[in-house]
Amino acid sequence: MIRLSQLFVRTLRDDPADAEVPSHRLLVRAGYIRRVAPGGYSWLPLGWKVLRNVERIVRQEMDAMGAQEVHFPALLPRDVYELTNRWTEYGDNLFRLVDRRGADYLLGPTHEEMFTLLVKDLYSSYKDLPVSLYQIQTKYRDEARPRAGLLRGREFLMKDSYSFDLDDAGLQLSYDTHRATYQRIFSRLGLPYVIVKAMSGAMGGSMSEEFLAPIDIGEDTFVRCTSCDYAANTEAVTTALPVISARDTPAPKNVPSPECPTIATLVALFNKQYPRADRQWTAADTLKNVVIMLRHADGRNEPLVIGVPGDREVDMKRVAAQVSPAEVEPFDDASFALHPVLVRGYIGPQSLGLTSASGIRYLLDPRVVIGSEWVTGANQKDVHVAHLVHGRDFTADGTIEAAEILSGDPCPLCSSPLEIARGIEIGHVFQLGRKYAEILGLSVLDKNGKPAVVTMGSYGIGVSRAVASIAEVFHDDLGLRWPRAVAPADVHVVIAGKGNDGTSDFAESLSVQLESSGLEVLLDDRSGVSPGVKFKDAELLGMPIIVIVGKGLAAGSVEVRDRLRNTITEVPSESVAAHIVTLARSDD
RNA sequence: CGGGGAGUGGCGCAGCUUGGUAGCGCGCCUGGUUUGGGACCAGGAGGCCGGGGGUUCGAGUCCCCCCUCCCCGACCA
Repeated sequence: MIRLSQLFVRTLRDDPADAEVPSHRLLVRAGYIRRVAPGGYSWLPLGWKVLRNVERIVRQEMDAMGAQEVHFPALLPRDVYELTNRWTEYGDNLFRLVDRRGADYLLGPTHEEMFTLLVKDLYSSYKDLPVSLYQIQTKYRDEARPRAGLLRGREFLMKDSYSFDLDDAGLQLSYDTHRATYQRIFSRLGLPYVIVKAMSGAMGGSMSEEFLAPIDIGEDTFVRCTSCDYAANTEAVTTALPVISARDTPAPKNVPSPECPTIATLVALFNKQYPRADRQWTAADTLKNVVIMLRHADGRNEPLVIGVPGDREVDMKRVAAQVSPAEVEPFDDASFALHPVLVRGYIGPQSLGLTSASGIRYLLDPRVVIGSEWVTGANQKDVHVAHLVHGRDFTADGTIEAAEILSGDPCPLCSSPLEIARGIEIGHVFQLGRKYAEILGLSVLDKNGKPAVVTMGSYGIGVSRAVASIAEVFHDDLGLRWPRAVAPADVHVVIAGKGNDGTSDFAESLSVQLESSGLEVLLDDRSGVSPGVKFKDAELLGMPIIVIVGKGLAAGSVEVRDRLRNTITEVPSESVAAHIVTLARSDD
């Protein structure tokens, strides 16, 4: 039993000034957490209980799927991360420190190397596989901008696990098992989620999916279909190809277009100087060619021209995800000077392509389908060209998902409109493949006695972030309202009478009775605190059931409030214990 | 790194324009009155006013430099 008279907590009447999002505001105000540094929070007794509850559920389900828990230091030596080049690759986000002898250390942002090397240390036969290991660990990332309290911290609690398999089929099975386990975990936590296709990004690997809690203040943008169950984050959305009707397109025609470096000026000029018979020209008739500089991992720079329909912007985040691990840099004046074939504002596809004279790589957004007709640059200043047909008058070196995704775009699976939403990434499952095993030399002997490189999966759940996410989903104007699975207590009993009127004795014995039925009770036994204060605190603290023992007791009734369903019931005092137990169990 | 906002008791804020011994609400302590929606009265404790330098007889307030925090963007296994 937790007695509020003894509990180390202080609720705040006002919102903390530095908190914006509800979870941050309420967790601080209700005395669950305190900020000690940007992106670093102390956990007070109530908050710590919630965190431990989330952790317990994660641990139970990980154990149930057969994964085994281990624990690594957060403080790691540099050399391990040097092997995979992440000491440099991880960049400024890595917390680095130096010991008294001048040796470099880091605070682990993620532990692929450690897990891989641990398995390499102990296992050497295919008979040992598959195996899945996990840990629940404090992770450190020197985020450029920590924000929203627990949602993006520089120190946070994360469950990360890794699967080790002999072959692709095994990896797929481990992946599917993890995925199913995550679904169970988030269901038990009460967290709504959407599983979206994701890019595997700089980590390499193939299959990758994120679990997003659909919440407006989330940092991740994703799309989902309004009709089928397709969902993907914006980097990974694939485009439904437009269907074009075959028609007789006139031969390409150059059109003078002075002072028309933008799509808007171009469309205006065409409608004035070169009007169509059937309709107005629009931005969608134009092909916009954007040039960027790719910086490859080996330091080499390569210009890349990307063509998208003129009515859309190029989404640089999507481009960056497609070209990773190469990095995207702006194409500056010096670059234009080096490549005179690229005329700023008048770039066109005819002189582009690896096999062309320029040798400049040219990629098209998939919306620019074979047979489509475009107005675009003619590669000379003040000239554009009309009636240019993809496949007839120009070709590209390939496609790239580059154009921005707009609400209402067709679903790639069923063509229904897509909607754009925001979410918090609460989990990530993904097939790492053999990258780390190869670099770190993790192989086992197969049936034929030949070494086989192990294939890995990597799976994460942000445990402290999950606490904040639950608070985001489960709160109202009055305060928090925890699902029972993670609440610090099942029942909040308020003594709302004078105490010497029997309310105190009744509440005490009721609490004992509830505890003996297996419920955890938070008892507000503070004396000299007015009922109004106790009610406000009970609502702010957010236990799923609030029981008020007050003026009704004289008439033989106790008030039971279901915080989640928002109902109030007067229950006869002699049956109230049973009523509460039933109510609490109904959530299970 | 760019843009915007802000640093004054534990929390929320005023004071700065126009320099003159730091104030309000909440919280905390003592005594009393209260007790179903953040009660009331009386008395208290608690503040290098983010830091450094300068101007001035005198700086929370004016000038210069620096630091930190929050929000948006860039960045982000």
